[in-house]
This record gives sequence, C-alpha cells and structure tokens, in this order.
Amino acid sequence: MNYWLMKSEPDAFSIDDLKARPKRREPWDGVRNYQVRNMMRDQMKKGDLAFFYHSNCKPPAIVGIMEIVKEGYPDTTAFDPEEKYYDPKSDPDNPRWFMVDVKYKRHLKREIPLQELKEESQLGDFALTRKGSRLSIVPVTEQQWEHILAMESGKG
DNA sequence: GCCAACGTTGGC
DNA sequence: GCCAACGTTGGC
Repeated sequence: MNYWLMKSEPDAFSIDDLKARPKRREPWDGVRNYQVRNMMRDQMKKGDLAFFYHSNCKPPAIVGIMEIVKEGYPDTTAFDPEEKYYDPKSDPDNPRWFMVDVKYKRHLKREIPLQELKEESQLGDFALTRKGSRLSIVPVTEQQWEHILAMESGKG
C-alpha cells in the first residue's frame, strides 16, 4: 500500500470535476514527464491512496483524497493528433506514456494550504516542498500521510 | 506576469 | 556526450 499526492490545476480539472464524473472515476491522463510516467507505470497500485492537490491557484492546497482504481496502462491521448497532449513519438505498439485511473473518495474537512505544509517541520523531507521539485505526482510516506490527516482536524 | 528550477531537444 | 536554447511548471 503506497501513498501519493497528485497535482492538478483546478481551472483544468478540479476535485469537484472528479466527483462529478460517472462513478466518480477518471483516467489521470496527459502526464508527459518520465519520472512521473515511471511512477504510474511501475509503482502505483490498485488500492493506493492519493491526496488531490490543487496547483497554480490561490492558495495551492491539498483538498481531498482519491484512490487508485486501475494500474498503469497506455495513455491513449498521446496517439490522437486532436488531443492537447498528443505526442507523435508515442507508438501504440510501444507506448511512451502511461496513466492510471483514480476514484474520488472525499474532500478534506478543510483545505490544507501549501504554506502550512511548508511550515510543518514534522513532515520531514517531503517531496512536495523539496526545493525545485516540479513533479506532478510525488510519493508520500505513511508517516506523512497520517500526519497530514491529523492536520486536517487539528487546526483551522 | 515574472522567473527560478528543471527537463528536453538537437547541433556539433 | 556536451551544452545552449528553448519549453514547462508552478509558486509568488
């Protein structure tokens, strides 16, 4: 059982958008970064839990929880020239990009802003707040997961 | 809108 | 394999 944090710009796809999808499920497509691709293809397992993080907004924050419901499989949006994330170098016979399916679990009782996560020294070396980190999916340790859930009800 | 930090591309 | 140029991310 692994834990993750997955970023999305709420203007493009928010947690409310996910909740509104049929069966509250959606493929997490459009990732075009090799490190993140590798995580989705190799490490993310069915049943893993992930924080939904709103990025590039005010304030950037963890807003909810979702579950990985389908493990890595080829990202078909890479094959379609009509798609925003079309990549002519991804061959259907040898796909370059992968995605997972996620399912909405719940909103947090309150949003936990990035600023608060940065100030929380007990989170230790957290991939989200590491200097220069720009990955759209980052691993979360079990300790960090539990601590953030405690922050959910501990303040605000 | 700015820009630091990274990642990717492609000429050599 | 090096590295300059360029593109992207995402906080601020």
